Amino acid sequence: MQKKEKESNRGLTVNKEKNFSEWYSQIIEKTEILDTRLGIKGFVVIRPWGTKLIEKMYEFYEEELQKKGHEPTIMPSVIPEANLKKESGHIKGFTPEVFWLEKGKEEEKLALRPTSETLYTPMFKLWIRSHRDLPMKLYQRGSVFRYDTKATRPLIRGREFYWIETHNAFATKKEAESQVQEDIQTTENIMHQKFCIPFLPLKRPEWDKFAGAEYTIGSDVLMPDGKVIQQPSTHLMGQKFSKAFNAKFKNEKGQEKYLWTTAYGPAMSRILVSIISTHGDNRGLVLPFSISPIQIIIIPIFTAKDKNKILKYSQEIKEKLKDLRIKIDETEKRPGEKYYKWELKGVPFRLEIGKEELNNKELTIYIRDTHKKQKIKFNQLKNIPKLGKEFDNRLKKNAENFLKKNIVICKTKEQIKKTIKERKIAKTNWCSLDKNGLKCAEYVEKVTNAEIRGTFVNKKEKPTGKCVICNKPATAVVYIAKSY
RNA sequence: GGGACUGUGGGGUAGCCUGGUAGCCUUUCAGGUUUGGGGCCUGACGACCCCGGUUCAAAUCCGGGCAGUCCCA
Repeated sequence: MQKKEKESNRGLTVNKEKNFSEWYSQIIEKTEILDTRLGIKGFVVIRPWGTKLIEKMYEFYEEELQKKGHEPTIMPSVIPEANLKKESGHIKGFTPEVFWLEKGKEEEKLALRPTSETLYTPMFKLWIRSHRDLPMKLYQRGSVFRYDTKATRPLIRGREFYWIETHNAFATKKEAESQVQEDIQTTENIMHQKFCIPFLPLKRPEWDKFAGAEYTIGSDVLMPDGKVIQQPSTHLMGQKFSKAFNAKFKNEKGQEKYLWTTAYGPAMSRILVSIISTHGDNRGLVLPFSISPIQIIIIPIFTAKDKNKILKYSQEIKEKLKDLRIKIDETEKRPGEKYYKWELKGVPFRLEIGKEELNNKELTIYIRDTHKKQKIKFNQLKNIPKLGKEFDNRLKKNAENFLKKNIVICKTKEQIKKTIKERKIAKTNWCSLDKNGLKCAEYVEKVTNAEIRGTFVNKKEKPTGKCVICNKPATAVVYIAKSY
């Protein structure tokens, strides 16, 4: 009885499957990723454990982007009102979400940037004069501010989020479109392959695209409660911004042409939500080996008598694995307490080093995701990176299976209702993704609270028969889900 | 956008209805003992979300603000 009470104050006290919302609230605080007590609506304090994770994620993304020819920049955090208002679709979409900075009357009003098209495009105009300057692929890491609805959730829906935004300019539509494809591949390479988060790349319906874009492709990730969360999205801006800012270049024939631009925005703070939610269990976080701030935690187990010997052996092991992120927990706590702590924090591997291990020149490894312990010989330590890969592969496989088994092909309205009610994604034939389909979408939204998320890109999913809602001939196969 | 509920040491809570001494568990700190899954003993620090009102007296009642949770559009 007493033990139970103690546990309730330290570890997680709710079941992830039964009460995901509460589980999420507990895990972000108890693992010391976040502190929400500063109490500014929509804003959070990210603690060292969370910051190191986010830094690691940035590293993966930036390395990948630079490999693909994107160059880093740093832009101001503010946008003059005049810039923000240049592109009509853009301003219409973003105005309600802007935080305005009011200064003296004589100075121009400034917006805290909600996104930076209207900073990059005027610079493209200055930097790009000829087709020889193209393509120009830039990015910045930083935060943006959006005055989001009153229902904010830490990291899921906040008013400041931490991301990378790429902004790219091309000579032709074709090149711009292939950039959009490259962005989807970047999401695949990093979010899916490195962070073990599978996604559905979906082209959004006309009525749900980025404000100012020709089209938007989002990455929908399924959360444990059956809602999807939008992860990196990429946008073909076409020539909308370049026309608004009069950003032109001279082509090979000496003609003046408007730039074709695209943008891509992976948000680390949001992807972290998926990492926490997808991999975590009822003991706490389970972090992919690739990004865990500590990949291996060593727990020395000793008595006063053999303390020095055990610590020395632990040091030896640490030295052997020094290329990995490894730490010895030498604090004055009992081993059991340390187990709970590091499991909560999601560290992939724990090495238990005691008398027994010392005498046999071995060690006990505990694997966070499977909860299994096994022995490893000291001279087999070099296998640990391989175990790390296998670890991540398991996380990936589990997440892929979860996504797969939660997509249900629906042939009737009733099936859609049922599927959404069962917290799954419905896949169905659909009349139209332009204005003509909006009515059906509104109907679905009304009866299920779910949205038309779009059509799968790069995989020809042929519609057959009729739209399940209006009975007109189907032109697309769409995915329907509730969303965050 | 509309509604309901909530806010007490770092965390979890009791007390609030019926106004008057803020109790408990845990964490933290000091010391001792212990160390293979949250051990034990002694001692210490630490709180009524903010502003206003009612009252001799407010954690408690009333109003407003801020913040959070949940439900509905």
